[in-house]
Amino acid sequence: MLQAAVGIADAHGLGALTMRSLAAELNAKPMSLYHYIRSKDELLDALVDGVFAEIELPEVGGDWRAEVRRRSLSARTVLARHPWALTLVEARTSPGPANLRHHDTMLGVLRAGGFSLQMTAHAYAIIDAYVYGFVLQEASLPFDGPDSANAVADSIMEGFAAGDYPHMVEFATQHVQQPGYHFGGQFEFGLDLILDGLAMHSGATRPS
Amino acid sequence: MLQAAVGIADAHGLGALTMRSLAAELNAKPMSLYHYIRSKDELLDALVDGVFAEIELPEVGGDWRAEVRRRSLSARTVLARHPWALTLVEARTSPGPANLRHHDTMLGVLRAGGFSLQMTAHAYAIIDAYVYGFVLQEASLPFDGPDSANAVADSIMEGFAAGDYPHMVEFATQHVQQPGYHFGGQFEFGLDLILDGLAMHSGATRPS
DNA sequence: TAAGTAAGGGGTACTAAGTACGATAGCCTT
DNA sequence: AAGGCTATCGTACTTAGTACCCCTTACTTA
Repeated sequence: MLQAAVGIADAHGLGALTMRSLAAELNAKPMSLYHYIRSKDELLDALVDGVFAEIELPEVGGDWRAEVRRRSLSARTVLARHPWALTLVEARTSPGPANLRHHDTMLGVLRAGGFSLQMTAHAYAIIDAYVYGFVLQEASLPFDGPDSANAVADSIMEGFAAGDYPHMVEFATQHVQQPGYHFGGQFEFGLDLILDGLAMHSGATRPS
Repeated sequence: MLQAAVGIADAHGLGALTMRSLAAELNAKPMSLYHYIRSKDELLDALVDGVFAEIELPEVGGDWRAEVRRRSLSARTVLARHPWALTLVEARTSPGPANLRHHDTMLGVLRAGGFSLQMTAHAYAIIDAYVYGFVLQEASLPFDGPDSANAVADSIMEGFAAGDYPHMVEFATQHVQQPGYHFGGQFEFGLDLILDGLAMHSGATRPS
């Protein structure tokens, strides 16, 4: 059931995931689903936790920078694959077991890496803010690939006076619309910048 | 009308903002609203743009670091005041005028600060990822103030074996539950860390 | 002054979606 | 065979968005 629900949300968006559509996907009737979940909210909670379970866990005791980097890349990949998950996170209150396991492991990695409690809090907040925020930006981009960017930019610009948004025009024509542009490629740059900054505050490691 | 809608969403959550509740707030009937908007989607678009309009614009030509810092603090404040806005951003495709103005100005500030187009892209992506992500984390925290943190932590921990999440227990008892803890206070630390990192890549400024 | 007109406001009703309630059918245990 | 458990389902109520069409008011124009 969870698989089917994730499939619908991935393919057609969270809005298309209704009890009725899910039931149809499973060749069942809507009310049959309620033998497995108490409410749709509970289903959504389970979906979020399932997404967290997909993220690679770092290893406590390894090189904190490498471990955090690996799990952050994984988190970004997983969340980009299920863009609806972030929308749900905000509304859900009680974290599931995979979510808790994840948090616990990350805290362990940072602590073992020599961060004080205070710095662990800072580091974790920054890293996850960046990962979540980046995925959120990716998800809200009005275009999917490099190709559709042009059309979108054009359609936005039309209807405004030519000089209204000079910097956006420059940015769009000189950068975004250049061959090879890909928003997602910027993720690692920012991640490394943050990890560099954090390394200066860890008790054990210097930035390279 | 927009004011009333924002008021409902702020006070009772986005879920409480229905055409019917909005009409009631305005002492009108649901269908009357459709003389001013074409659909609820259009209303939500307008709300998002209204939130963006609340954010302080940076000044092009000023010290990029100070300007970006000021607008980022403002963005975080505004978005925290309207936590539902981020949820909407993901679903909306076409940015409104305030949103475009905002982006254009930020790009201008960074360009004037000596960043190359490539670095401007990187910088803007990192900064906004951080701001959005931080607000998202704040919004999804299951507690509002320092006081309720204890109760929440306890209720999460019960039902799990004592040793299941050792690092979270340490973190909760030794850090989160200490007097004076406030998640939001970490925002500036991360922002400055990022700005420091970016300053090393700007053409004109050295990190202090 | 009388008639026309457009804009604001609303009544009714259809559709989609979550889900409460209770019935049914197959199967298993004693 | 009788009782009970489990999965499934049919019916129907509720909330929410909104299509369709009517009414009132105020202003315009002859």
